[in-house]
Amino acid sequence: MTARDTKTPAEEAAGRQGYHHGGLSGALVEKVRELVERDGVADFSIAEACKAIGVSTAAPYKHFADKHDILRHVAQTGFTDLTVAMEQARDGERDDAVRRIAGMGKAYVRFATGNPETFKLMFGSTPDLKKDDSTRETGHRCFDVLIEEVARFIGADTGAQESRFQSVLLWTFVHGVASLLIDKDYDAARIPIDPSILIEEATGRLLQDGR
Amino acid sequence: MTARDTKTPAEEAAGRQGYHHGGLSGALVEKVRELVERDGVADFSIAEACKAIGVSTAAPYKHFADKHDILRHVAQTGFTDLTVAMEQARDGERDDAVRRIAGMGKAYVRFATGNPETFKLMFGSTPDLKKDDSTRETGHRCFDVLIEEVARFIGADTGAQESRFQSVLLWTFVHGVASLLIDKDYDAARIPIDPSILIEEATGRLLQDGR
DNA sequence: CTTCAATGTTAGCATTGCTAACATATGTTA
DNA sequence: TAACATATGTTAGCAATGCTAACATTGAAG
Repeated sequence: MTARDTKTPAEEAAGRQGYHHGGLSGALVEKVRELVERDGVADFSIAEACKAIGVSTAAPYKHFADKHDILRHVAQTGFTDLTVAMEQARDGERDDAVRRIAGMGKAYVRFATGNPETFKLMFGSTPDLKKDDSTRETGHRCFDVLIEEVARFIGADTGAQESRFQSVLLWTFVHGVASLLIDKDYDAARIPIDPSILIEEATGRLLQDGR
Repeated sequence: MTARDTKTPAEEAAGRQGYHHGGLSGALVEKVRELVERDGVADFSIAEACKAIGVSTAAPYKHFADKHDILRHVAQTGFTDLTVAMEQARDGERDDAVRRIAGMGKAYVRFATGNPETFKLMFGSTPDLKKDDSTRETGHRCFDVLIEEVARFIGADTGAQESRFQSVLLWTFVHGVASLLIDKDYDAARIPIDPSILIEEATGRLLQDGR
């Protein structure tokens, strides 16, 4: 009836005031991304995220359907971050076209190594994620940033199909670099790997036959 | 004292005769690989594997330290399978050196798409797996099959470092193809992707500057 | 002010990974 | 063959997790 003078255990832990959290859904996505990066997408628990935020473990289900649904939103934030990073790389280098494209590749890899678990989430084969139209479109826009640049490079006369094919070649390579770095698989090569050199070299070789 | 005339529930389920299973460790690795491919490495449970085999959920811990330990053995079987597949591809094509190398790449990708979850396990960043010497060496041998072939191609006069670098370029690309196919990410390109053409094209372009 | 939808809570269920304590089989040795 | 040690299985149970059901609190709209 009257104002509560006791806090729930959950509020106690978080130092929160009212019964309602307020921006729980946003705070949850943020905290989950943090925990996913710390523990890996396989080992993190939404229970821990709840404890950290200071709400009960049942609270998330008022905002998200299930665990995968939360992760989908985390992936979304990742895609927008990655797109921004690639656009910045494109706008940073304005002289040499090949270097510009290589720079975008480096930005892609830099994002991957800087946010490995989020990256895995974004490009992993979680079925929910692949089916979600919104998430898929965000991924498409990300790829388009590269496409546009490659199309500009190989010339307007060349068909759109051709520039898409070139872009796929480049993307494939850069994605390979990202994956092998994240998973620490380059050890098998037993030589020191400099991602930048790898990308520059491959960009040159893959593009040269394309125009 | 005397011979048991009743079966344990576990034996009942499996139609097994004696109290001991016999080759449990082998059967477990086999069944786990099967379940991992069916449910994904994240969602499979060793409990289900136990039920399928017909032993209690505690039995595996007489043979393996924990869940990761079982998965490590699954990854091992994957590496030997992959190595065999690549060697067969190498021995199949004996005329054109570039086509032979491309063929090994295709074998790599074919294994990946045919055993996607095992592949993820093998190249994923599970720390236990990376630390295990035995598993690491199996991975090295796998890469060496490619190295040898590239070294043969670019000539004995060229340094070993150089041929390793070339191999890394090729491996990176092929691994990118495998990853993007497995995770169904090529949709973002919105053109039909033929992995074979992708690999042939990239092998040619990546190798041509190398000799 | 009342009502009601939104957003929290507690309680509890099924599953899972793993451990502890105990049971049974196997094979070596006296 | 008898006895023992070891390997390999079992049952019981703990703690954590994802999720649901039923209930409580709040803020906003009528």
